Amino acid sequence: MSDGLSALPCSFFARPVLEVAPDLIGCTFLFDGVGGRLVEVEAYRRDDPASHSYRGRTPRNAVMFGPPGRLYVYFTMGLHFCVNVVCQGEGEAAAVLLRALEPTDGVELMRRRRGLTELRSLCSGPAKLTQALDITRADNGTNACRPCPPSLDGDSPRVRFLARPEGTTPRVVSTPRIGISVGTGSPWRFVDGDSRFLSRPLPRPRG
DNA sequence: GACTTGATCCCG
DNA sequence: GGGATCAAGTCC
Repeated sequence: MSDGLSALPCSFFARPVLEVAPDLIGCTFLFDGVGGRLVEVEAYRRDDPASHSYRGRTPRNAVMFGPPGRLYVYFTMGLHFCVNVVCQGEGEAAAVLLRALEPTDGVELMRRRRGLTELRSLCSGPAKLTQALDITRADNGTNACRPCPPSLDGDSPRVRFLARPEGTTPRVVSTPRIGISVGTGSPWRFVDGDSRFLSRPLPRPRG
């Protein structure tokens, strides 16, 4: 469970996306109190042909061009949603795609929404994750980081990123990203190399 | 390999 | 404006 973990501040996301992405592994992501420990993410940048922001701002990707710490939710393949968190500075249009997490909070609700019981299948893919957490188009642009400064804390936000438990450091491994046809040479998928909750297992180490 | 829908592109 | 294209995926 996520009790006692501290919320990530906005400044966490206002850094180069290739630093934020691996740092998110092992952090907890909650939407309306439902979620778990992030085990797989991908980084996308504006100078990256695989990124939605590569060809400039459009109505669809506008949130990517906004300030860091907001959710960018997009609709894809006719029936799925995927969720990112915007990084770097406003206008830089970088984001981290949340691809998989280890369910820890609200597991029964996730099972009901997914129509499955097996823990490993609840959030082991970007569209599975949004279905389990009930993230949709309506949540595009939602602020996801702790209000800065903390004195501005108002209504409890629906979205929370929580820091890794103190003293824990996952074994982060980078691999090529999944499901893209360009930019395949950039190893900007980051996973917890010891997790059983990935969308795909790591390639077996060559020996 | 099929499915499903909407954003984007390119032509006009 | 309108039709063609194809998508950061999932399940059988």
